[in-house]
Amino acid sequence: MSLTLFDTMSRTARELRPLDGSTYRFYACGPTVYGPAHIGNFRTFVLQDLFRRLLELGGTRTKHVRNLTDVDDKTIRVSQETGQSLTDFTRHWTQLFHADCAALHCLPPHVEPSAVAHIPHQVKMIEALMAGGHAYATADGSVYFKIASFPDYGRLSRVKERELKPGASVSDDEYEKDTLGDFALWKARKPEDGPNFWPAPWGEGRPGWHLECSAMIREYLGDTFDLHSGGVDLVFPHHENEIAQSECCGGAHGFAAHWFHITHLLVDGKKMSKSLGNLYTLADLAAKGYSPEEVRYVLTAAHYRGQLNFTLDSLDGARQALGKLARAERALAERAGTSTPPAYDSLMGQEAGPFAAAWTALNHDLNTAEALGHVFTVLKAVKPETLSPADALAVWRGFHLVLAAFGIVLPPEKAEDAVPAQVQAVAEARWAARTGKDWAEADRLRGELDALGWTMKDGRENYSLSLK
RNA sequence: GGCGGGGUAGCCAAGCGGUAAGGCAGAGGUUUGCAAAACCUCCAUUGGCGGGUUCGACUCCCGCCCCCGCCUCCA
Repeated sequence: MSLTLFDTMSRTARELRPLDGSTYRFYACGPTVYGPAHIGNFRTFVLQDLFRRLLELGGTRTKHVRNLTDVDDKTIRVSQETGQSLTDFTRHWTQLFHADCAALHCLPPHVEPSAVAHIPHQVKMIEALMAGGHAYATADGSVYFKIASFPDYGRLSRVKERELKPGASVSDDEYEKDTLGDFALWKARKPEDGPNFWPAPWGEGRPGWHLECSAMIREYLGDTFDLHSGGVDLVFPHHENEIAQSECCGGAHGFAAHWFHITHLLVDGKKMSKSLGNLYTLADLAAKGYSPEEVRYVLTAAHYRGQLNFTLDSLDGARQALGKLARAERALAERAGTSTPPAYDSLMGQEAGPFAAAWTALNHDLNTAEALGHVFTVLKAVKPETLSPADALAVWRGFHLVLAAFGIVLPPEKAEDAVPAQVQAVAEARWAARTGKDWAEADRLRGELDALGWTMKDGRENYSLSLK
């Protein structure tokens, strides 16, 4: 089974093979750590995680590099506003980002370099670009990349000469550029930067945003590597600029061999924005009672190149769907005589068995929606009680292969809520009444429990209590 | 305006030149003292609109309408 993925550069789905023959090396643009990441950000990170899982479960080793942007206009501005040092400020948001990633069951990248920790690498790269005639310094000590020096500029986004939309804003501090398309490699120190500046041959300042990725890719993946990824909005200008910088610097006409871009999600049919009040973080959704697992399910249930319309209703649907998957998993596990889910590593190379169609769909440009369809169809057809324990085990493992690829962690069987003694006593009394077929008393006591905030469900042999 | 992604049942969302997966919701049923849960069954003659190609199109071509994204530092 080989994994094929749509490539933004060639506009075709292409099979993925490690350039070096053994390890698939890829880079993902990470978050700017100046506030909580929202579910739109996480659609990208979760899909990148799913992509990596498919590679690994399919038997390919990976090297996953994802940066942390911890110096830019926003991090500097907001840290100043909150009176924190840039380091303390970004450390705080980085920790929260990591916690969210963990909650969403995203595998941590193998390397997670930060921009601030790689200033010298960036300075060195700028020097090389200036030496090659690809960059120029301005009077204020900023340095710009000269796009005219790179004939291939625009190859990824397919626009040779971008025309500015009438009325598009051009920030004031960029007036010294030769042409509008030139972008900052180094931004000269400004008073409002406070203590956040670094020395450089052409003057104090800080690196431009695009440069950090190029510099860190070079450091950890080399001039040519397997794949680069991010949200669609990064195609232009960010990735276009990275290509320009890196190819003019490394000489290689390669950079990323494959480009993987994830489409933005919509919330209630519209773009997320604070003003519309539809910008959700994991914490926002947790406050509404939704789990990270439910969020991940919604994020992965649609194809990554389509616009996913995220709604609270879809989270409710995810809860039902996950419950259905969990019941099926338990039935299979019970028949197979096992209970502990297989370890991720143990599933690498696992046969999908009856879930082969789902596995194939996933490997065909990450068609998660089709894959889920197959999963439910198979689950409906499989009757655990008719299988031998050995067969059930094989089916169960195939099922877990697909679950592991999705990064789905099934909800546990509903844990009993801690029941207060008083409630317990009423429940016992009702159970006794019910057993004695005193329906009136049983119903009265159910009402009493209800008033106490508890719901009692009758089973054949026993009952269960849950908080309303 | 340029470039790109879409318009499929109440909602979400796939495949496919050969006659519409799947999930949620909904309806009916089994079970249950009742209830809940669970399980089973049903649920788009129709795919934004108008043409065309074809034995046959939701799927290909042409035109139009609408939605969404990017267009200089937003995943």
